[in-house]
Amino acid sequence: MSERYNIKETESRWRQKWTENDVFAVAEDTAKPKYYVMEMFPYPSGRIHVGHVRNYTLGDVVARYRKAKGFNVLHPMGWDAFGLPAENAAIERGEHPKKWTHENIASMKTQLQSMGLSIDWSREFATCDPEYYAHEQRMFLKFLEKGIAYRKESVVNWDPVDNTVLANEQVIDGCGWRTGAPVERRKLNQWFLKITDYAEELLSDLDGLDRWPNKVRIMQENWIGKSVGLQFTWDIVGADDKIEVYTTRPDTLFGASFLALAPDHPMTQKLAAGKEGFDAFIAECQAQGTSEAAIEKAEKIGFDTGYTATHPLLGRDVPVYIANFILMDYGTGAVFGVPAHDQRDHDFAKKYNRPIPPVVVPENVADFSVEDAAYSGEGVLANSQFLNGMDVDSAKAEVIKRCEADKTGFGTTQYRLRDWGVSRQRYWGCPIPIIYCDDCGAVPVPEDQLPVELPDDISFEKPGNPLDHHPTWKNSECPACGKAAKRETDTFDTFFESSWYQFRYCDAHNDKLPVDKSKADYWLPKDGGVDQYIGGVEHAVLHLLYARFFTKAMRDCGFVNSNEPFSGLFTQGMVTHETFTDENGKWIFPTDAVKNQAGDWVHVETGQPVTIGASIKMSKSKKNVIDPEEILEMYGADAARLFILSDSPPERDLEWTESGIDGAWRFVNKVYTTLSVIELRDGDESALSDQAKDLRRLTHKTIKNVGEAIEAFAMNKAVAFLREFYNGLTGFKPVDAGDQFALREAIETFIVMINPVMPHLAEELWSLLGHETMLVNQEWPKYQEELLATDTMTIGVQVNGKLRASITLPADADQKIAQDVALAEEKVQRAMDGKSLRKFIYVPGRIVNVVVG
RNA sequence: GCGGGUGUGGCGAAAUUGGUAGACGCGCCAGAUUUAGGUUCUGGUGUCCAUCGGACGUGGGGGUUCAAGUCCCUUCACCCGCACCA
Repeated sequence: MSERYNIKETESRWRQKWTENDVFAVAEDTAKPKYYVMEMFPYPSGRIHVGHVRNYTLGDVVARYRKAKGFNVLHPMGWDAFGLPAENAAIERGEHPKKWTHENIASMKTQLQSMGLSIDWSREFATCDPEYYAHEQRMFLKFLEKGIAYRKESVVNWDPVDNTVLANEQVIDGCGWRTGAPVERRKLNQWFLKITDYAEELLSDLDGLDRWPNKVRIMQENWIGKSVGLQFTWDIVGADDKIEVYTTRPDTLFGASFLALAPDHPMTQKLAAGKEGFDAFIAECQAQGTSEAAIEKAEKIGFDTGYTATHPLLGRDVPVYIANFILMDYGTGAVFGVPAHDQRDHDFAKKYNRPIPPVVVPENVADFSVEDAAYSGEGVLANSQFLNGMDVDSAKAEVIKRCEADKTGFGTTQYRLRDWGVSRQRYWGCPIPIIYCDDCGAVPVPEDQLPVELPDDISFEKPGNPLDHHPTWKNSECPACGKAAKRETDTFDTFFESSWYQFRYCDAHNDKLPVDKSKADYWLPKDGGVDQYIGGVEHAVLHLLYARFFTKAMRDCGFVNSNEPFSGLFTQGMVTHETFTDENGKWIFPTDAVKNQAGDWVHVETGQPVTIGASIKMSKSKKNVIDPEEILEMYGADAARLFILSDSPPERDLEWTESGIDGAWRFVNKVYTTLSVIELRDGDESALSDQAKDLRRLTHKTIKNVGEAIEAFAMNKAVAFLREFYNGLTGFKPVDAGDQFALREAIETFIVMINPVMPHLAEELWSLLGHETMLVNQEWPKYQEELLATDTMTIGVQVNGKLRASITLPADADQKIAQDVALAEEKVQRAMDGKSLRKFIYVPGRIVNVVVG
């Protein structure tokens, strides 16, 4: 009589053994190939969510699999511990951000550990600890020395109620997300990192990231936004002024119909100030919303300055406008309008009655016209003097060449990428190690005074940055001249912390350096970063681009040798759940909806009908959330892991369902009750029956399939292969010693292979089989190629491409044998219907096609 | 608007990259054992007609091929990212 599987007792017992034996601790070991698996570290919000469970389960499968394959696996975990929620908790509940954060870390760590993850916890750190951020301050000062960091005045979103800068994402329809107050655009001195210096390298190195999702590489490519074109100078007629214009279409020069400047272009005031209607025009530009909808609908408006401009090659004048659709922070903030070949210019020209001369004409198009819409395709130059007859590319080159020859312009490259502003007017972040002196300016904090630690005694009673209000903290003296001076009270953007943490895991407790170079070289060698990084696609641009830049900046400052942080990246899909609404249309928790006896969904308390809605991303506001802690408590870690890996491919969305987790739980129990009672006798490999050979074939085929599936990140397929294997081996009825041999091999192989998915169950079964060693240290099985082959094979027979029968052939059957067997088949004869054989196609192991006619 | 992706049973999905479509699971149906059961076990389950058997079937239409979920052309629907970037 088999005992019921005691999940809770068994799982916690094995976790304890792993911890006692320190099985996941690693050190550099040049005798083994290394493998570095890491998931995006969590923000310590207090509780893990199902997305975390998916993320860390995926990473754990990879880590445990690679360990079994003989790699020296580094699988660390830490805490992305700076950020706004801690300050909000301080404001709302009066809790100190430090205390709040550390308490959250403690409870989340317990939750994560109950998942049975193979993590080397000795490398854990929290980015809010001075032991971590001290190194950021040192690196920042080095960046400053190298010219990678600099300070400049820039325009920021300023919330006048909270007295703080807002990120673009925190501005909703022009108002602060918390206060609802209209956001002001204010100029502030801010620290920047020169990511633009790395634009070309960040772009070209994307090619080497062949184990990244294409989608992410394309998103980064677009974000960097490289374009090649011409920057050239136009003269303002009747004024002693010039305007620099950038274009990617120098070929369309002769289609120029106007020049337009951004409203905030430096020349704008000079050319238009005081003219009638100008102030009203500027006011209208500013009144325009910045929301998506507003931009989409925004009409193109312009203000005619009354001036004209000319370029020597063009040989005629065009009017100069100020236009609302010109952006100051791209290119030079000025464009020449070619209505025939740019839709925006076309709209503008229509409104202000400017001519629309076509200069690029497609070949072999009869009724070509640019009256209704701009044409941006290929073609041949026309109405363009010396360019006539050229193709677009030649014309571009020719115009650039002539501008360079007469020194009115030059070919140049532009990027959309902007420098990274890292200053935040916040308390809960890494202090920027700078002292401002009236005489000496911004002076770096000297090495022996680092780290600049956050003060603990702060107050959130006043709005704004508590560091600013602190009575003493910011008072300091100038390191250069000794005069009284003020500290920088801004802190770093929290993306700073996550930009280099992969290095810190390699040497988490080094108090001298961010990371020891030799350790970094072992885990993150020059031409290979983290072997497998896993996280949500929402970080495709920001975090993943910052981390790439930071790695290169650290390299150039001599901290490390790496070029790229992550050589393999996997972006997982979201976890979704059905939504429920009551009869008033209000969201209700899934646990409040039950089926009544009639089979209809009703509210558990009121009995009123509830409506089931689409399965969408779990969110607190929609109440369609599942608490992982409850799941782990009720079903155990193995069932949760199994369910999350089953069915949905990891890159796609996963729908969380009750029946799904139930099914996984049943499988865990079934495997235990079945395998824990199987009695294995002595086996004998020398005499194998047909069924023993078949079982061995299944065993070895599964080793191959599961390994390939895990390496391809197809965890759903790996699970399917394991279940298929289980079905096969439990249906096996051993008769002789040969069968016993095959069965033992199958069962032991099965247990080793379920370890990455269900590690607790695997350990338990392994020890029940009498093994003294822990399964976690067990080697992954190797399959024998020769065992995969069969003596005979069954293949389909088509007649004229339609499947009519299937035949069994010897594995080495040649075409003649195949033809004889196929044509002898009655169904085949019937389908041939007396017609004569025209062609016989035999693809060994695959198919036979009889072509008649 | 630009860029990227996805369409396969009632549902989540497989398909060795051109070779027997639907592996594996969920759900459902039937039976057995327990009946305290939302347990466990066995069998079935693409659709339609049917007696053997047959017809149809991978969003729609067309094509290439002995052979198409897979390649080509065309079209529709949905999802994601960026967005007045010159």
